[in-house]
Amino acid sequence: MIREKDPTIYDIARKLNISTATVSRGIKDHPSVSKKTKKKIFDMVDELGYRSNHFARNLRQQQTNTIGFIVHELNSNFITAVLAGVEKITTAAGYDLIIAHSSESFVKEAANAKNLFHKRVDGLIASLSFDTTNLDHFQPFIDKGIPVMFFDRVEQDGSNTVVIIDNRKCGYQATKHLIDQGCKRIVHLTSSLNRNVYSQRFKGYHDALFDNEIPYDDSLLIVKDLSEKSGVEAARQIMKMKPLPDGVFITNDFVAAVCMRTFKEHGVRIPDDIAVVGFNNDAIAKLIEPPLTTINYPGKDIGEIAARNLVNHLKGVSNIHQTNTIIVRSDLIIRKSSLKKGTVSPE
Amino acid sequence: MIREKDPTIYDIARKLNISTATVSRGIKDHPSVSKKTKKKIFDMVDELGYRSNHFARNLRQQQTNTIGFIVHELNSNFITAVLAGVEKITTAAGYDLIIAHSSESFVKEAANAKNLFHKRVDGLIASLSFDTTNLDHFQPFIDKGIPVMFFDRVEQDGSNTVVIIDNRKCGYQATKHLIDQGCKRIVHLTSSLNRNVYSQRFKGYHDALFDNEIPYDDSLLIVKDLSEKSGVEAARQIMKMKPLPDGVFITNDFVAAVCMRTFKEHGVRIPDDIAVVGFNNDAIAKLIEPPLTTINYPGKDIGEIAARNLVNHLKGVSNIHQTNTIIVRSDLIIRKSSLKKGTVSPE
DNA sequence: AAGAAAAATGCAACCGATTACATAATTTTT
DNA sequence: AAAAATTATGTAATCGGTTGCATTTTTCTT
Repeated sequence: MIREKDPTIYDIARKLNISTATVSRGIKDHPSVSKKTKKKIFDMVDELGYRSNHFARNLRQQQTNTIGFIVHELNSNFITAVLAGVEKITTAAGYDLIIAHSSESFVKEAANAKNLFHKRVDGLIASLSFDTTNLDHFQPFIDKGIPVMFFDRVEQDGSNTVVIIDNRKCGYQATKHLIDQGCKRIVHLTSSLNRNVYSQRFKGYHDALFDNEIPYDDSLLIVKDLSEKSGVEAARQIMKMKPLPDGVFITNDFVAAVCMRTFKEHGVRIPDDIAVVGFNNDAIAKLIEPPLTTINYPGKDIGEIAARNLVNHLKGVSNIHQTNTIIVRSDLIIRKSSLKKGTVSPE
Repeated sequence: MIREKDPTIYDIARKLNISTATVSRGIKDHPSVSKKTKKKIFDMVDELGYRSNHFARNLRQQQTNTIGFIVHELNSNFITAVLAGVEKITTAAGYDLIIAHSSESFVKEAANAKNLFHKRVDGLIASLSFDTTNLDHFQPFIDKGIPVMFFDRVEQDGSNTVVIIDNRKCGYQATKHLIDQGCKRIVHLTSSLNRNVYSQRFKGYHDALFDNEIPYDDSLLIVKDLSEKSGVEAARQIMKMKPLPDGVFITNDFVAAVCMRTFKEHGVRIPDDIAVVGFNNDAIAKLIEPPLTTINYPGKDIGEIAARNLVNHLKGVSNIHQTNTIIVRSDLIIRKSSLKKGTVSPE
């Protein structure tokens, strides 16, 4: 492939009979270049179709203007919402984004971290994979003073800045809501309790039961991965329980939807037989029948907040290390899937 | 922020008392470096924690190893699926991905293209925004011989490589299926017919009607944007039609789900009163009630194919310009939302 | 063992922008 | 009008790899 060589500041300098230093300054609107010269430079930029070479610049300035984004999956509404928020902020601030996903594998996550480290991202935004408990693969960043922001799935060891919601409170709210609806036997369907988000939600579930004098029953806790298959299995398992539970708090809207479908296929009525509460407030929640009560988890906000903090830190406007934990607002959205009594206010 | 200086090949060369040329060659496993020397180099790499500087390399080699990805939105299942496919291939091939979205704005799309051009991406994968008809903003890429791959929303002017499905055929299949179910008054709910995907689907709809001797009725064509609000409005509009249509072909699963919900709220039975066919096969299609008949549009495959072709072209394995149009397999998935008679085979 | 061939290494010029410091041109002050 | 202050421009080193070509070292031939 033959590409004509791109014009450089040397070409501009030669044509204008000035030095590259002046051209370089002129292009970035440095005050010590006269208006007249600047005009000549900009005209020549247009004439030659000059575009600056980011590599030369980055090489010289020793910074990449790139932010890394490491997540477990891309095919999740929540993650995509976060990504949209991050993209919005970083683009506006002039950073590129390199995206890597680990498919929930710790090994791939570590490889991604290594790769981004070698690519010298200026900062990192990450949500941990399923079974990541060890943060050693982020240590090189920390050692070099490269800021890392974790969101959603995090390890709260106090040394990193994290953007999260109050998962315990959400779990509590969801469970309390079911109790308020008269539920006595509430199943909690969730994923690995090693992961902070799930353990915290479980804690909220547990606390709500305790506060309302409902004994915790281990057999009502179901831990699965969050696939469609697992949803079906979990629903079957629930339907076999005797006596039948009267409420389920599920840690993910998609799985909740799968469960509800399975329940309905077997004649279990929602919410009359079993009330259901999900988590995330995905688009799906409003579209299934009955509409799903869920926790609103504002992904886009999370992304914007994480990115804004990171960018501000990089620009020196603020310091990330002063902030340890940022808790974003979240709330329970009540819809028909959980309303055993009373009415739901129209949206 | 104080960062210790990264070790370079100069450091390695000095410590080993050899030249940087040898170090450079050794690191990339060049055959003309002896095994013994390579070993020493790699040991030193580990010892010093050396990481190569992509900027120096790219500056010298005049290539960025970066691919641009321009889309209209990120909050779409389809687009995210494509992205996942693209990411998989490009990462494996050692390319970075820069993602930009236009929020369906032509102006932003042009700005994104310009930005990626300035960042010197080696190649581009793009799906056009809603109202883009003019491809001038991609001309700089073409002029420089930078390959551009379009997918889904494309302009087929014959000069660019596009990855698409046969939208006309899909529209035909969907409509034919409704006709086979006995539908006589079939509404088509879609988006701007200026956009290839929608005009082609419309054409398929039109052709299927024609082939089955159903006169085309302009009042049964509804053109809207693809928001929730539009879905509700469209559903209301349909319900007001007299006589009531008996089938709807909707160009998007999400909008189909919104319509179905609205229908059901007003006592319109699906499929008995109105049969519904969607488009895309989003996760949602299987979860709503009744499950939605739809066209399977394999986003991840599209992404993989587009990326693979681009990467192969960049590596010189193949030439993109030999291929003009790549049509990816797609098919009708029949579920209950459209079955007025007969049964659906279990999935 | 001397010469030829092959393998390994080194030299040094790039790639293109940035910037500390020096110098020149212009404007202001006295 | 000369000196001082200000503004504008230039010089040249630097960032860290890459690579064509030259040179040295090793291995192979006869």
